[in-house]
Amino acid sequence: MEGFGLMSKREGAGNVDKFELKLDQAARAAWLSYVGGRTQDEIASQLGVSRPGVQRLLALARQEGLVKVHIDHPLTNCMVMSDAILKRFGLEFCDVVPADPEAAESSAHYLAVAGAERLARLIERSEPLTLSLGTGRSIRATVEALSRIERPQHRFVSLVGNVARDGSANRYDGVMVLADKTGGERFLLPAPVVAGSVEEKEAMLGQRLFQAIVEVAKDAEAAYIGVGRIDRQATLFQDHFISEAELDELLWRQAVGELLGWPLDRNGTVIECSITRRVTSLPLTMFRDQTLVALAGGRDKGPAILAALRGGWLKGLITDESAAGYILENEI
Amino acid sequence: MEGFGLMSKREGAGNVDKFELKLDQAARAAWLSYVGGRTQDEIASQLGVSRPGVQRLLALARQEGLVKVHIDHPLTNCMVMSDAILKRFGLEFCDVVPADPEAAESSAHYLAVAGAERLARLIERSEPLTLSLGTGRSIRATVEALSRIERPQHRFVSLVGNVARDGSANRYDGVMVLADKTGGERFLLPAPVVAGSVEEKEAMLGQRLFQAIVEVAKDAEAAYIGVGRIDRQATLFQDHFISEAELDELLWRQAVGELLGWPLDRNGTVIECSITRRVTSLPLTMFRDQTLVALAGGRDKGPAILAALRGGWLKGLITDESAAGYILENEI
DNA sequence: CTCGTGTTCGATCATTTGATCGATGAATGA
DNA sequence: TCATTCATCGATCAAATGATCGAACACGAG
Repeated sequence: MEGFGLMSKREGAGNVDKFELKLDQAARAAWLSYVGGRTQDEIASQLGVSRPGVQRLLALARQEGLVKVHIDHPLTNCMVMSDAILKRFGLEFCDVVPADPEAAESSAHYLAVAGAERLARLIERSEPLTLSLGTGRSIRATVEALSRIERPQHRFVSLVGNVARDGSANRYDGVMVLADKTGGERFLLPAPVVAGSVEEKEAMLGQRLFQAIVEVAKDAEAAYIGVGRIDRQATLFQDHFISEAELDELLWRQAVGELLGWPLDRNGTVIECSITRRVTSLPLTMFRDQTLVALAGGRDKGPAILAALRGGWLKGLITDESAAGYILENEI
Repeated sequence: MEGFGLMSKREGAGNVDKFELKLDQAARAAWLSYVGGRTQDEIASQLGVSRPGVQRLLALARQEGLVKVHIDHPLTNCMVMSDAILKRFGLEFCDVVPADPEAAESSAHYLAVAGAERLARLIERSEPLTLSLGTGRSIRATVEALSRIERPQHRFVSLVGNVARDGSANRYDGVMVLADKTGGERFLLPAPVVAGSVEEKEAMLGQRLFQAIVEVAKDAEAAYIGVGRIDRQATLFQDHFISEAELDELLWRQAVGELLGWPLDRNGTVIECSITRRVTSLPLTMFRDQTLVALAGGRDKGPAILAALRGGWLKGLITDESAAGYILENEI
């Protein structure tokens, strides 16, 4: 809307001159306002124009890029990236925590604290809340970073089966911890992430208990989940939720990441394959009208996070500088 | 209330840590506000604090110097110097025009335009105005830069005798031009700047005409005057208002400048000497409750302007970058 | 354990800022 | 020369900001 009037001026010598004079005034006004901290009324009387005139000069100065603001703090970079990602993928929020180049550990901790902060804002309210959680180290660390608070009216649902193929329980489920800390109700999916066969999956989905839990999850306002890589370091594989052959199949089909066990290609589309047909997690499309928040960091997770963003699955992202850097390098 | 989970980080130095966290938040708030252009309400909900909380964060960020503002324009330097001089000498205003290193001429022109702008602000108004003027190239150029405006109700008085020792009229008197341009009344001092003898001065001061003009000058709201150097290039000397011997006496007494013909030492004190006793101009003390404005530029005039400032004679100054530079280098 | 002290927080109000709209004045073309 | 159009300017109002004040909280001493 603004600014186009300026460029359309005929390029006579007189006009340029006049414009230059205006810029001079604008620079003076900007200096007095931003550096000198004067009020617009003072500037008006000092420059001999009306207050709205000063207003216009300041607007001009900003528009012409005369005013450069720099925040002298390490977090500046994080804010820049956070904002860029927010805008690029239309998120509701995006937190980027600093990545300490010295200690990779601390970055994970920052991530947990940032996640805990967001979670705390939800949980602290007293109206009953239904919240669903994925699994993973990040989610687990996040709920552990939360402090104890009495909220027995809340309900927490696990979105991912917490039984591995070999029968062991999921080490990284956050629902138990969260329910312990708040006194809220807990709902766990009594199933493996990936069923042994399509029939097994069908059987589980048919169970009344399973259905009941799905109903609770549909009620959830927000879902906090991790983002999984698909490679030999993938948690899904390392913790025996899928076999080596299944991993190879995913790699062959160019999966780069997974959300709740659903493999994504680099554009964030869920890959149809033998594994997909056996995943017991709730379908991603269920979250279209929920606040789905991903929590993951580290440059290695970059491709996976980027895929999740491209798919448009997420409403919120909590990540670190390394991953944010990867995302922006590869998407802009 | 907010962020209750975060402070629970156990660390050795609890206080420092807390402050660091606050600075982090402050940096985030500052970035969102100054760079992102977000409103404080948005920032408040984004950071999970109340709006007054954001207020405090922003105040902290500014106080800790996290926020650096730079105005990307040649005039920035002028504004910085203008402000410094204004504050140091308690002026009501101080305009510093840029000195083009290429063309020394243009600087003089800028000065005239800046002076004309100030003058125009006074003259524009319709209530009757009494204004007094000194002499000098700068003053003359300034009134010439003014545009024509019908103000017959105004009165303009010359503060300096406009007759040289040899009987010729002062070339640089602005009153005639100004009166012509506005149609206002004109009052000239029918006297040389420096009388031939004390007796001659006394005789002139006794004249009824002279007295009448002094009365008008006392009515003036503002006085615009030049600043004279005291050296072999001094206008006072070059235009034969004083003789070479008199110039030597002034130099010997360490005069560095003059206002209205009154010689000043480097601290701005009027020098008592044979010349002072014969100066017919109105005494400087008369301007204590008027707006005395000096108009002069060029590094060579620096010492003279600085003396005038140190003497506390001025309420306003219009100068250029070179002179302002000299002043600040030698006074701070 | 209780009181005093100092600090911090959020509700409220005054000031400042940004935006809209009608009026005024200058440039353009008939 | 006059009418038309466009840009610019300042009055007015809504929004945002900064500041003050009382209350709550934590901490330390008695």
